[in-house]
Formats: sequence, structure tokens, C-alpha cells
Amino acid sequence: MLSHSEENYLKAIFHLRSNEGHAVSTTELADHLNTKPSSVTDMLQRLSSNQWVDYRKYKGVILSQNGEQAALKIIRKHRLWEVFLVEHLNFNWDEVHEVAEQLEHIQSDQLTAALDRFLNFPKYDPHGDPIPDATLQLSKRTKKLLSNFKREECGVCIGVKDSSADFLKVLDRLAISLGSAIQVIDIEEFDQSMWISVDGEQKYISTKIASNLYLKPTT
Amino acid sequence: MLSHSEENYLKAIFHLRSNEGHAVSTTELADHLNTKPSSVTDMLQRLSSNQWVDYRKYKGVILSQNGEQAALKIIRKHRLWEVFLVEHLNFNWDEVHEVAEQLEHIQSDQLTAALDRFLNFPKYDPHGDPIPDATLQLSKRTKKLLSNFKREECGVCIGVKDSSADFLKVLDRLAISLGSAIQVIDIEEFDQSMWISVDGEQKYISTKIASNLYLKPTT
DNA sequence: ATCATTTTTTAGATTCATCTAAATTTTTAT
DNA sequence: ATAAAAATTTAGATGAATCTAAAAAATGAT
Repeated sequence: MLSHSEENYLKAIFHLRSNEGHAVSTTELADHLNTKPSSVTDMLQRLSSNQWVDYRKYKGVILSQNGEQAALKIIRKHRLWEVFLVEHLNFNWDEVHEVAEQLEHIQSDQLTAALDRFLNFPKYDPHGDPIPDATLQLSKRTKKLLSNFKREECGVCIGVKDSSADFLKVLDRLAISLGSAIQVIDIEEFDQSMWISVDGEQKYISTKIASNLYLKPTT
Repeated sequence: MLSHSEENYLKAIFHLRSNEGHAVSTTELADHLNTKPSSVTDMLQRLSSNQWVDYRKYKGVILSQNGEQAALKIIRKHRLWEVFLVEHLNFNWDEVHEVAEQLEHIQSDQLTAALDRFLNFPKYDPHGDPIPDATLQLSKRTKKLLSNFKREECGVCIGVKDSSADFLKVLDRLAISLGSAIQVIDIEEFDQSMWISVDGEQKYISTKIASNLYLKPTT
């Protein structure tokens, strides 16, 4: 059975390897986990000796089949709990992460299954990220960063790239949330900042905001 | 901040000292926690140096003010989660303990408060044990073991002394649960086993069962 | 009150997860 | 292609939580 720490490493490897295929480096992991590269090396050797990862000295690490399944299980739990916190306990979407980081380590298949049923088998978490189903399948959907939209183009907000509390707070202030209907009104040549309409209301947003918002194109 | 292990020790001391006042011995704790007396001694010295307990070599240990508050906080979380599992996720009362043992360590005052509100501020957990409120006050209520009832006496089941899965299972088979109205019909002189009526149905139960069931007397 | 038994503590070791400092390998820039 | 820089690994240490074996203290039975 995996320790909390081991689970966190597997999850981090999974997330960092999102740009598929290529191995994750020791330093990347150390940064992501707020730890030192030497600690990472130790842990990778341990995880490797138990077949959770495929690790080559100096070459980085990728998840094994087992490791990926384990990571998906943790991500499933994390995102289910986030849905619970937001939909039933009235947490804001910027308040859920820290608690879900703890809840994701609870070990009980019965609990995970019952929670999933209680929540009515949600497909996406409050940040729009897909929730692996009971067989750990991750659904993909076409999504595009708002910053890649052209003038006049329309879409519905389905997720965020950066899910830090700081970013989620500014979205709250702008009244942008999952499901918001967005159309690009104009793009400033100067710095690519945008005038957009959000559910009918006209707003102005920075380039950095636009490049962290995922929309499903509707035009 | 307390580690999981430290929290488990505080909780164990709290529970073992239920027969108020007297200190808890090293061996008692070791048995309760499935560990060795030497490990207990180590931990008690550590907890003592941080003022969580009052520990005297060879004399046993009691909780400090801080330690008791910490224990009550854990117990509050444990029992709230049990209510959640039974009332909303359809767990049986014999299935909740193991999971609640994990959930009780989640650190988030916001979560505890929100869960309490979501559950509508329950006063008792599924085994009839009182839940400390937000100010950590534990309500007491008059309860009596069924084995101390006399013939004809009536009561309502409000809790169990033994909350092992084995015991809860036999209660399920006998269709005895919290809220069951019970009357003593007859007591065998031979071994004090009992004929009782449970919500109108006549049943026969062993002495051991009778001495692990708490009732609130209604006559 | 003393001696045998039981309980408790100490001493020393182990495993996990981490660290710093030093050594090694890889990458990059000229 | 080689030297400097960057990344990575190894070596050795630490603290938490546990263990076994041995020593010390408390208990209790005669």
C-alpha cells in the first residue's frame, strides 16, 4: 500500500507529464512538490523498486501501468471530493483544493463508490477538469484557451488552466464561472488584452487571464 | 500541529479514561493501540514535553486541558463523519468505523463546521454516542444497560457499549437499531438471558447482548 | 517486609521521508 | 570538442514512529 507521500509523487508525475510522452525530470518534481532534488531521487528509486514508475538515472521518470492507475484513483477521489465540497457544503471553487488534497488519500473503495453515486456520477469537477470514472477512464473534450480565440468567436467556459486561489478569486470578481457564455468583442493590438461579453455583460480582461481560461467553442 | 499518530494517542487516552479521573497506564494504551509499551512510553514523553498530557514515570498519564480539547475535536469529526456515512452514503452502522478513523484526521475547521451544518447539527452518532458541539461541549444523557432492566421495564435503544462490527451485525439480524422500543418480557433465572419485545416483535437475547445495549428508560 | 512477578522505562536498532554537502553526469556555449 | 554551468545522484545526517531486549521500578503474596 502506498504512503501519502508516495501517492503525492505519483500524482505529481501524472500532472507534470500532461504534455504526454516525455519523461519528468527530478528538478521539475522537486519544484512541484516543494522538496529537494535529492529527496526526489530517493523516492523515485523506492517507487521504481516497487514497479510504480519507470525511472532511469539522469533520464527522468514516467509512470508504469500500475503507477498511472494509482494516480488516476487519487485524482478521481480528489475531484469527487471537490464536487461534494462545492455542491453540498457551499465551498467556493477557490477554497476546495487544500481540503481535497487531504481527502484524496482516504482509502476506501466503498466510500469512493458511494460518494460518486451520492453526487450522481459527475463528469467534471468545479474547475472543469474531468473526473475519472469507476474504471478510471478519463474523458477528453475539445477545449481551447480564450487567448486563442479570434474576434467574434463564442464559447462556454469549461475550465481553468491555472487553478490557484488567486486566479479563481479574480474570476469570481469578474463573475466568470463554469458555464459562462463568452464572446470575444475585440482584441487590443497593443498587448492582446481582450474585450469580451460574459453572459451578456461587457468586460475587459488581461492577456494572462485569457490565457488561463478554457472554453468549449460554440461557433 | 499534531501528527495522526499523536492524535490517535490523545483519543485513546480520552476513551480509556472514561471511568473518570484515574490515570491511564502504559500497558492499557499499548493494548488499545496495538503497539508495544515501549513505543507508548516514547510517545507519552513527547506528548508530555508539548503539554498535551500530564505524564509521570511509572504512574500513568492524563490529558491536559489542551489535550482534552484536541481529543474532543477528533471525536467530534469522527462522529460527524459517521452520521454522514450512514445518513447520506447508505453505510450500515457496522461499516462506518474504519473509514471514520481516517476522516477524523482531516484538518479543516471550515470543513468540520460546514459538515455539521449540512447534517443539521446532529447530537448523536449512529451508535448513539454524543457528538461534541462546535464549542466541544459533550452532552450527557441518562442511559442504562438493558441487562440492568427488570421485568416489564421499557426503554428506547439509544446506543451500544461494544461497537464492534460483530456486535452490530447481530443487532442487525435481530432488527434492533437506534430508536427501537424495547420492553423486557421475562428474564431467565438460569443465566439472566432475556425475552424482550422489540417494536412489538418478541425476541430472545443472550446476557452478553443485553449487557452491551444502552436504553433510555421510558417507564 | 521481602522476594517473585508484573509493569514500565531505557538503550539501541530500523524504516520512511526528508535534508545538506559533495561527487558525478549531462548539457550548453564558445 | 572542450570547459563551464546546470542537473542529478550519492553519502551521511536527522526526526518521527516504531520495534526487541535488557534494566529498573512497582506490586502483591506470603
